Amino acid sequence: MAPRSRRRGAGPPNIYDVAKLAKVSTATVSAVVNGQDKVEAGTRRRVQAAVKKLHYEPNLYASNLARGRTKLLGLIVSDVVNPFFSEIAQCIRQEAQTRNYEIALSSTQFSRADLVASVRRMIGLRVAGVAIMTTERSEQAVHLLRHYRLPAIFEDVGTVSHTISNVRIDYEGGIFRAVKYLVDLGHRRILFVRSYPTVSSEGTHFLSIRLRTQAFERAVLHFKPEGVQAFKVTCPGPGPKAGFQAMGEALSRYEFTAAIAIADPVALGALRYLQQRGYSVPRDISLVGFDNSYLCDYLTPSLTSVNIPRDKLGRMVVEQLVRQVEEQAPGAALPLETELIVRESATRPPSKRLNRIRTSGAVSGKRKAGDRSK
Amino acid sequence: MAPRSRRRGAGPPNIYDVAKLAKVSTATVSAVVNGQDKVEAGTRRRVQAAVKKLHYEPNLYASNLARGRTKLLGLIVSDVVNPFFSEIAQCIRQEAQTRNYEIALSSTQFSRADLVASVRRMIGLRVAGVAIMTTERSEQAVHLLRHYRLPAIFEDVGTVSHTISNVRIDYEGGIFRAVKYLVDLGHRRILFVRSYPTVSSEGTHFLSIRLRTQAFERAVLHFKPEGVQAFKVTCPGPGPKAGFQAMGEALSRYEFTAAIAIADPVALGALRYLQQRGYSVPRDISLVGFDNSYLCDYLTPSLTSVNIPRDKLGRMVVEQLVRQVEEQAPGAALPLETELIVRESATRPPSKRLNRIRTSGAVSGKRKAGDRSK
DNA sequence: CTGAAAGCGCTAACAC
DNA sequence: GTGTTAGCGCTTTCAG
Repeated sequence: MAPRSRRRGAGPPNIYDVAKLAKVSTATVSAVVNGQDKVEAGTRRRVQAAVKKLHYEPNLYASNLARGRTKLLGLIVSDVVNPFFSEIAQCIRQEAQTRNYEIALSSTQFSRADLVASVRRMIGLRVAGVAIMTTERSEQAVHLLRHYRLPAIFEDVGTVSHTISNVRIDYEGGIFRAVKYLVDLGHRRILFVRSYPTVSSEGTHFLSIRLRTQAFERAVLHFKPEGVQAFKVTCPGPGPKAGFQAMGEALSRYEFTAAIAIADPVALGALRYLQQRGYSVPRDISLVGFDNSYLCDYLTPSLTSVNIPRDKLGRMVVEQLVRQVEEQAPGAALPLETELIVRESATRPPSKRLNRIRTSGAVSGKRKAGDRSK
Repeated sequence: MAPRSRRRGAGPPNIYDVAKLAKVSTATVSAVVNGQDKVEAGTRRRVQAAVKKLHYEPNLYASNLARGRTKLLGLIVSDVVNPFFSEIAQCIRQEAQTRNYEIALSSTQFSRADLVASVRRMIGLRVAGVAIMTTERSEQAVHLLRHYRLPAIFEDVGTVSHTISNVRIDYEGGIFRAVKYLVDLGHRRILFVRSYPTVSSEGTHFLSIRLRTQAFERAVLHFKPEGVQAFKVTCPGPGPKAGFQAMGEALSRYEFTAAIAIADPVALGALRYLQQRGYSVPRDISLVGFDNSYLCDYLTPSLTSVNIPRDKLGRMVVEQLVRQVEEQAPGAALPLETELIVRESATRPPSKRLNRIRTSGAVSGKRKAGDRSK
């Protein structure tokens, strides 16, 4: 069969066009394009000239198909708009880049069905490995991964196997330190603001939420001797809106002097509710967030929050994944510590009863700027 | 040549494996997998069973290569972590999904080199069309697109051609309304807080920034008869940090009663600076943002901001791109209106001279805020 | 309705 | 060094 050349008059130029123009074989073009050094300088220059002249861009599908393997890592997160996830994605991408891997990103909107679909897509993409940093989880997804023996790494899922790792974020320690910090300041009535990303499913499948909640409960138990009491509210939605509503509900039901939010966006909403109702944070109520997102520094008051070191997480995830891919390293459990970042939003509790403050709280007009309360 | 079957013992199952198991040809498998209806129910069931049994996932590279065209739209933004861009990406993705297109997302970190690289990648991916929603721009990228006759749509770039569209966001109107709003409230000394995403390049290539700045200048000119004076500060960086610094600089240099920030994250930083220094917003200084990001509602005071309707933008972009792809529609200029969303952060200027307020400003307790400077 | 087979554009042995 | 060529896994006419 004569070396096909094509040029049906349309379509982007292919490797044959370049080869013909440079008067070399496609193998040589391929070698040049892929930066191999076994090509003579003169030949190389000719090829490069042809590439430039034709504006040749290799067809990635053909290339990946022929290669039979990819330098691609899949990354699945719950919501790219959420800063927590987008910051993680950013860190992982960066780390992958230094190791010469590309990242295929997929977002699930907290849906388990989307998680499975995303895993499918990653398999279709023949990724070398996949990191699943989602709040929701799915047995089916794990099953698929296992069947394909695809190196994978989860956030918070308990199962470590030969091909599956997971990073264990120390929620327990972080929450404990937050509670301890509040208790040490003198707080005894502490609220936990929890929120599920979706209305359905009762949150059973949102492991990190369950873990954080349990951690809170355990911490409270630990401080029971000092007379600590705990309250909890839950609202659907992952963001500020949920936090806003949740705080509204909490104020109408409980009396507390401090609150811990399960995530910073939730804290943001809670803070807004408090300030809008005329409460001063932290004077009337102390507030602690979780995740230490970039927002914390720029709120007033700046938000005390539990930090999850994203850069370290990114490094760990990519490193471990690459080890699994390239050295057939078995799955492992990777601990990741957390720490409390103290800012302005928590202080000692007010001496007066909260109730008093609440009922006489919302004084000043809501008009413009509902603060300056009390 | 005998129909190859493979099974070298490893690797994911391919279409031959499925065909063999289902005792049909690969053509039939392909038809079933792609949801074509010209397959008999019984055959189909057999195929589906085989697919399930083998956990068959089609190799997307092979499929795209064979197909010769993709249902893929490229989307290039400047920074996925920035809510403005991630919200746009979200809207575009959603819209694309309803039209049965996938989105390949790429982020440039405001770098022109990365922009060109991203366009290259999109071409390598053989996307059907590409939307370039970046702050920076690059002639070289435009050149490539034009050479490939690749349907494209830019944000804010002036050149409309046969294959290239652009959406024209009405910065002019938005800024004008913001300025007018402040002027009507009684402000006469207005600051514009601008920030470039990178230190280099003097911002020449950040069109939307230039457009917004020019719009501000023109609005001020329009209100010159009423005695309006304008000031400008610029800081490097796209986010709150830049806004924070910029406001610091502005306060040390100018006297003003209101400020317009070029983007909400910048406004956030500026707001924080003001509040940390003891200024009350809007009592002492009014502040207006730009983009109307989700944050605006949750800040205290909530932030008055110019809205760019993201959902509409997403719809327009995808619709136009699909028209260019499927009907060879020529490029077009798509106008997108903006509107001022009034919230709490702007009000009438204080009657006293600003200077006086500043020096005696930090009254209320800052307790554990390490500021109170000046 | 189903099967056979010719590519899609590129890579990687293997020869020269 | 460079060229030849057999696939990579799938889609898609075209026969039957």
